[in-house]
Amino acid sequence: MERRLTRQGEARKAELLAHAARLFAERGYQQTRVIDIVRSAGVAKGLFYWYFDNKDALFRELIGEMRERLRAEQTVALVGVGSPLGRLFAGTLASVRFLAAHRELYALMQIEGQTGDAFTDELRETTTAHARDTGTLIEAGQADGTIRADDDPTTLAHAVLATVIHLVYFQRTGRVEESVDGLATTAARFVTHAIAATGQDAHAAEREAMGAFVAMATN
Amino acid sequence: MERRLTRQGEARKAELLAHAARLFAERGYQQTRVIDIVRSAGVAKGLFYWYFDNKDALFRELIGEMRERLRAEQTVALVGVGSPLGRLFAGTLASVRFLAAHRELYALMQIEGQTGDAFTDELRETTTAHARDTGTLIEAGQADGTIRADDDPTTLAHAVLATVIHLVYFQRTGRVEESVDGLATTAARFVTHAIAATGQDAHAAEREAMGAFVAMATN
Amino acid sequence: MERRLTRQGEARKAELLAHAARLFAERGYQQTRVIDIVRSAGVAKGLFYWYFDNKDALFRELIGEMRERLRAEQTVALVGVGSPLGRLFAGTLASVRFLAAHRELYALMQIEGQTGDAFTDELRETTTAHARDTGTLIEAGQADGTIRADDDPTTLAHAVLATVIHLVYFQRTGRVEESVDGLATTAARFVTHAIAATGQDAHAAEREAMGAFVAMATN
Amino acid sequence: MERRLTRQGEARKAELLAHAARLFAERGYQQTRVIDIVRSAGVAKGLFYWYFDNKDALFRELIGEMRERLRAEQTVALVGVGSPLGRLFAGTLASVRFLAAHRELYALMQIEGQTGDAFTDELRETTTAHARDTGTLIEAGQADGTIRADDDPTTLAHAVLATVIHLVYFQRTGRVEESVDGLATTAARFVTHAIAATGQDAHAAEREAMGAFVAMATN
DNA sequence: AATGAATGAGGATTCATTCAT
DNA sequence: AATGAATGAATCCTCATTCAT
Repeated sequence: MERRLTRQGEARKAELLAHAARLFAERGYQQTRVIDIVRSAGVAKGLFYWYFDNKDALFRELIGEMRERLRAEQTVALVGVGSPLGRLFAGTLASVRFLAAHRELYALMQIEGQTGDAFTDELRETTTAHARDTGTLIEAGQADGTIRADDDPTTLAHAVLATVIHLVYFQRTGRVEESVDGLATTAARFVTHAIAATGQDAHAAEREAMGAFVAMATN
Repeated sequence: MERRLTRQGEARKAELLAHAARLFAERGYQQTRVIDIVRSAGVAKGLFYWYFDNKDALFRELIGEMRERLRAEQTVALVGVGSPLGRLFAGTLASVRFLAAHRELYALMQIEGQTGDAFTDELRETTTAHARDTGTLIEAGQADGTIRADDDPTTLAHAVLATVIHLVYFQRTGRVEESVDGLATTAARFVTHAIAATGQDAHAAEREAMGAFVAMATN
Repeated sequence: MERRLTRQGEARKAELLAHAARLFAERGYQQTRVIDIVRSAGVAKGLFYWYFDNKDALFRELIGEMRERLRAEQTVALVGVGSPLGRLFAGTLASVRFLAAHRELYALMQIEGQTGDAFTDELRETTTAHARDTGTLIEAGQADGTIRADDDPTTLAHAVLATVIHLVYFQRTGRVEESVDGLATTAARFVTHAIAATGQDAHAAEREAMGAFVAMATN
Repeated sequence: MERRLTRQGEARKAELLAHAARLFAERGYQQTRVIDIVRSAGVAKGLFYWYFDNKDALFRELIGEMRERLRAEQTVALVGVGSPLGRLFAGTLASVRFLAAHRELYALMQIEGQTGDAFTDELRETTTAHARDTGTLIEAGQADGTIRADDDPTTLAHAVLATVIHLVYFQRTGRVEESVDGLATTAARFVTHAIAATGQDAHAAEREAMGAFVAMATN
């Protein structure tokens, strides 16, 4: 594809992406038909294929965008937070808030689990990158003694991710009734305590992360 | 439906369920066609509808069976384990092992997230019941001071479930390479540390649970 | 087929025919599945094919039976009625009563109209024979001047039949609310007046037919 | 549905309706598959569902159209005909001609008799409305003494309809060999004589109706 | 005779994608 | 860019009939 678009074209494309995102969030990927998207956007069916090669491509684009935004938010959230546990806490807070705000990402879960076609593989990249970063963080913590070293860092990193992703999913589907902020805090405490080394004060990490958050917010 | 079946009929039905389970585990619910199931079982298409009202009904039956088995395994796993943290540890061990052995349950994740039709609601019951039980356990621990009381028990219960479910899912999809036993232990430690009250020795819970497990196994 | 049946076998077959008749009356031929019939009779599906070659064959048998009964009742109804108009009146009375009592015959209408396969052709025989008889009657009336001779006897015969068949059908489907007796009388008057020659007293035919009916009934 | 169609779309839809009508006339509703219709029209299967929600919906639309046309033709046929018997005669002539020209309506008979689902109920409306009109006419005739008052007007109206509908059906299925015009005249005479009061000259009605018909035709 | 199981040819409908204008 | 129309593979489910015991 790689079509050169006018300013108006860009706007139309963004519109379609936004409508698709909303529908994916509500019903999931497979349950959202192309016609639902174009109807929601108020355009004709054929136009969809002017902007996207196919349904997969749109989803890929949506996910790609999310990936970049998430990374950006993570970066911001970690500014001024030094300790591994503090960074984990702050990163988890940011992740929960991000996922809650981008519920269309839940559609990823429906796709990620499928057979290893190219589509799936590419989509997994979002999760993979995040797991990699978290794993690095955990290794650092294990090195300086603030994080339990009795478990494999990669597995722990995935456990952290698992908690965050699925907890937001539980909220999304109405099984957990709590504000996003409450959920984020609970999740962050949960994972921090989960991996902190014995004798470590997990609360210190919370204070550090929250301090940085406030500092950032008041700037 | 409610058909009275002969011994042969029961066997054939079980066969279909088994083939369906395998396919659901491999590809997911939606990606498995009725014809895949019958072909896999080596019977004609129509026979499927002799045993099941439709695809949904088969899945419901599969899930119902799993629900009962999981509950039974949980019960066994908790025998002789008294403390809330110990029970949580033991229960988590059992859950991970169970989920890893019944990968078709991942198909639930694809369905659970959909819009609230009757089908979905019923399927969620498995998760709901598990969350309820875990929540009760956590409340007991909060009451006797062994579990952190600074977070909502229902949310914590869902965090525990989230970790378990999605971590096994990560393994299933090849993102975590570890033996089921290793994964189970890591997960159990993770959630136990995550909710243990400050100053509590999470390792004690592990020893208690493992002791009971060994005791049971050597019986 | 032509199977030699035991007494018990005959009874079972009659049972199946009766259940089929009821269901055909309620829903029509195509809307009644073989399984509905056997379920209604409380036997296994396979048994159906022990007694009948197929669904068509059962229907044929049902219709054949009806044909004979109708003819018998017509014969009885016409005893002692001499004039063509009187015989028409009496025959119509008997027909309406017969059709109303054998609502499964309505299923014929669904079939008769189909493409000219062997099945259809054979089933039409019931109507054809009746039309032939009525035509003969009308010709006699035209010959002796009691029936209008300005229309073709075959067409008139079919008009008579049409009235009877479809009027009962209207009643069966709830569009005419009237007792069977009322309906029969109205229908008989209708067709008698419809074909009586000018100046003929149609009421005389009614009196003749009713007289014979009473005479027969009081025997 | 309620789709806004282009001129081309309207034409294609009309085409599908026409092909469906022909096939329904030939084989009946149930015996006509969606694929028969589209093949007959030379388009792909999916296109059917672009224009109609389903097979039922197409039939409903077909019947609705017929209903309006029939009513329009009746109105025209009754222009300048004053007496109830004359109107009955003229209306019957028009009905027979209309039914003979729209043989797809016979498919209604196959459907009308089924269990009272919404589909059936709506389809019966055509017959119901016609019966209502005829009933009103008959009541008028009974009031002015030109129509027999010894039978219920609603039942008589249905008898008239029954004759017309089923007589055309007999012709359609090859049991009556006569031209449409001959059939129409015979049917009209039949029903007029059938309900005319004693001493009434049914031929006068015929002359009145035919006179109006000729007058209209020569305009 | 009787049963439950098994077969497989349909038939309706859905929906991503392509096309002509 | 945009539209409405068109395509056809895919998929679920039905049901008359046959089969093995």
